Amino acid sequence: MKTAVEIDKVAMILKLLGDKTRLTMVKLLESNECCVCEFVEIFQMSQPSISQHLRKLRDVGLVREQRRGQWIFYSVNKQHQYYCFVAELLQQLPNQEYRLKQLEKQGMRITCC
Amino acid sequence: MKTAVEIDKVAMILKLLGDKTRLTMVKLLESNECCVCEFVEIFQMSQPSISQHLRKLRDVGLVREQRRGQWIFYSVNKQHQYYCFVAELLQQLPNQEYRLKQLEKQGMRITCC
DNA sequence: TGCATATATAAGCAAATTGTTATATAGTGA
DNA sequence: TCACTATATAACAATTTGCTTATATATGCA
Repeated sequence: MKTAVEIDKVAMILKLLGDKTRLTMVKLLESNECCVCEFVEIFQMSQPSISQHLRKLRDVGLVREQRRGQWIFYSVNKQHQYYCFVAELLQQLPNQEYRLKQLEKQGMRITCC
Repeated sequence: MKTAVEIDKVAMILKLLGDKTRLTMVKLLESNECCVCEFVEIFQMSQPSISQHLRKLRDVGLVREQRRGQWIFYSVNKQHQYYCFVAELLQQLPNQEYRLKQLEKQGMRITCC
């Protein structure tokens, strides 16, 4: 039954996004590239914890990684089967750009290559 | 910080909806009233399990209950603070009405009062 | 080459989640 | 009142989640 499969997949995605750290990450990544150390600073969480959240997002293909120098930049994968669904959802969230602005003010925004 | 609070609440709702049983329930309840025993039949799960899922949805106010005779009918609470958000999301899900049709065919749809 | 930085991964643990069974509560109808 | 049906709740077990600490890997640079 095709619909059953799809609602299952949507549920899986919602479960992934049902965590405030991951949800905020994806919201930021939708319009920015960020690396792990930036998230460590933004969320004030340990590096392994941040890496694990990103891994979950990457495992289902919601985000992509791209190494540039010593940093690995993450971004939303706009080719994902459910990207439209996710984008629609993200659009309704309050903007989180202030977190990056704050980072920049602290001189901790990574701009490379 | 107001936005932080709101993204937290959205994450909480997504977590709730990030379960295929609850997601399907809410999708059905958006356009139908259903009672516990119907869900037991639809999802082939134990009655306590169904009740517990409904309780979670009710605890955050996403669904309402209304007793009619021996049955308690559930429906989506369209007055909920995040109803618009949820409705937008549900709209993108595949229709689940076939589940009720099937129930009706088996003569197990409850129509009361 | 050697050291510092950025990131990933493994292992362990506490808390949360989701189901189960058993039992309590409430309405219906004889 | 009694028995039946519908539902809720409590107690418990198995699983999952999300963090922590420790360690491995990869890049940049002196």
